[in-house]
Amino acid sequence: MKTSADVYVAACPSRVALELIASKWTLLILPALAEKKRMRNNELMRRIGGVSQKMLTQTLRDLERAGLVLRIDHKTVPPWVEYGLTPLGRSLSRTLTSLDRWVEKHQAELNGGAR
Amino acid sequence: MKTSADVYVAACPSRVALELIASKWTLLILPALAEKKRMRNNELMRRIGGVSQKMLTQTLRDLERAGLVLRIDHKTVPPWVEYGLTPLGRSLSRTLTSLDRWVEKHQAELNGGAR
DNA sequence: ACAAGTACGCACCTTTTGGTAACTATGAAA
DNA sequence: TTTCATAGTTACCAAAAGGTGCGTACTTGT
Repeated sequence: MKTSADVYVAACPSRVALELIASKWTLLILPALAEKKRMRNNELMRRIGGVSQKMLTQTLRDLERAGLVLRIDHKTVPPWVEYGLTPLGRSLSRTLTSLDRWVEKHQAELNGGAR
Repeated sequence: MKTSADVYVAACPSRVALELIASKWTLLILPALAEKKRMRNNELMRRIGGVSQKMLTQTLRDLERAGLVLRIDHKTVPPWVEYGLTPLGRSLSRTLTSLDRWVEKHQAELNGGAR
């Protein structure tokens, strides 16, 4: 079903981009990748913590499609795949990192999200 | 069902905060509120566009509970309710606004989120 | 012969998100 | 007396997000 909101969003490309970026995983993955030039799947999992293999892969693919993340597959067995940021991704990661840092710094002042 | 990810998140308060902030609506509402000291429900709806009454109210309540948004109910009929930012909200909105601006500026370089 | 290691893809299922529509309150105006 | 306005709330429903478990490929070490 197509709602009026869909029509609006379709007419406004930045909304599509915003939804990609406004994801918990994107907000964690990009800053994580910014810490090192290249990182493997395993390492990303450990750094981020709490992310499932499925979501990590899925988000990385979305980011790759968007042109923010680079995927380097060495085509070996066992698999050796590295991820890095494109220049665009590096640019965005600067803003996201500052957002992450804000959250870390002010989390104590925020009342817990308990409903 | 409680998964291992839940346990992790519970142990890490900044994750809870991040999930509140990593919402499409939060990313739009806070910067919108930053443009004016006080704003009414109707005006927010128009400024943001594409948000339903339900989601707007719900997100505003979450943000209020977190201490980012101020809700001033004049208790009149018809209702007159205004929203504004707390100092903490104003502080966060600066980072979010810069994120919004990044998206606007670079949306053309981003490949559409089409799957 | 067999297990380990890596980065997945897929199927199945539950939970969360979010939309729509209908309902609420109440004083003022027509 | 009926209508309007505003800012909700609620119930119901569809869609999307996201978890778990299983299968896969192939090489190297035991």
